[in-house]
Amino acid sequence: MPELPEVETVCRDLDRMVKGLTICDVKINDPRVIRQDRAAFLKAVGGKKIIAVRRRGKALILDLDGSLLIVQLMMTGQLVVFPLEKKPVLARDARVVFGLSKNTTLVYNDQRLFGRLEVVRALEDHAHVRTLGPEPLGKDFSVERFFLALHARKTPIKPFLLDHRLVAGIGNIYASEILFKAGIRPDRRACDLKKSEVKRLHQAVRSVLAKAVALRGTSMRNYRDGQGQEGKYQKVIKVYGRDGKPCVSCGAMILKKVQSQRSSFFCGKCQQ
DNA sequence: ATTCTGTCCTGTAGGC
DNA sequence: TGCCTACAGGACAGAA
Repeated sequence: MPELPEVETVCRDLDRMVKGLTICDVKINDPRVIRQDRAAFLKAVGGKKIIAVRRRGKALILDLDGSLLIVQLMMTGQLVVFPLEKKPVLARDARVVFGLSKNTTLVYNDQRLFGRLEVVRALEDHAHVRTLGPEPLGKDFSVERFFLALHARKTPIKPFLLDHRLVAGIGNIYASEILFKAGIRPDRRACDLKKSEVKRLHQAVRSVLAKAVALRGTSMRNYRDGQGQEGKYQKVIKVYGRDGKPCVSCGAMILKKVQSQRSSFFCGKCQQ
């Protein structure tokens, strides 16, 4: 699932729908998604008010009174809100159910159970969040910094884009889409990219992610927003999952290559 | 230090 | 209709 645009969409939905509400009761149907002592988790969230909802990379942050509930949706996690007027749907992959004030229910679904929920006191206390690089849509993500980081690495650019220490929030779908937009092959070595190519790549990171946020993310299979609805970016996907089909730009066949155990998709003519 | 592999899980699509 | 294999929006630990 969820890469930056999907998490940002869920974040905005939650901020609009559950901000200011209090967590009245919590039902843990599968403790495997709770990455800390279960009793400690229940004590940390029970009776707490949700002050605000934020995002950092692919992590959702719910600001509670004096603590932070960090949610990593990983591959198949969903956070769906059922307000007063909507009857909650509890499918078999509903792993945690939060009963909130105003008769609102917040359901954490996760088919594959890779997701993680953890309460910490500060962002620096979270093992994953503390290692994140700059936000790609923020000011800290500059061409200069990006160029220096790429210049030092021999690894192929595509798997490197997935490294959250380089830049936070890019996942397997958008990595391929970004490289297509930039016209760069996924197997080029990061250090071999010319300054002009890094500039194009930097621009592509921003424009692809911004457009995906505007379209509320990509629903290939599991992803749903905070209201249980699909995103729309899959309608404008150029290469991801399109191997064997014609390139939307030149008509050549889209290719697939496995790198670091993940599939990459690209056009052998448009990307050099 | 960096880079790659296997692992955590469940569900579904496609081949035979 | 099955059965079997491959694969899926992520992140780690461990090994090379």
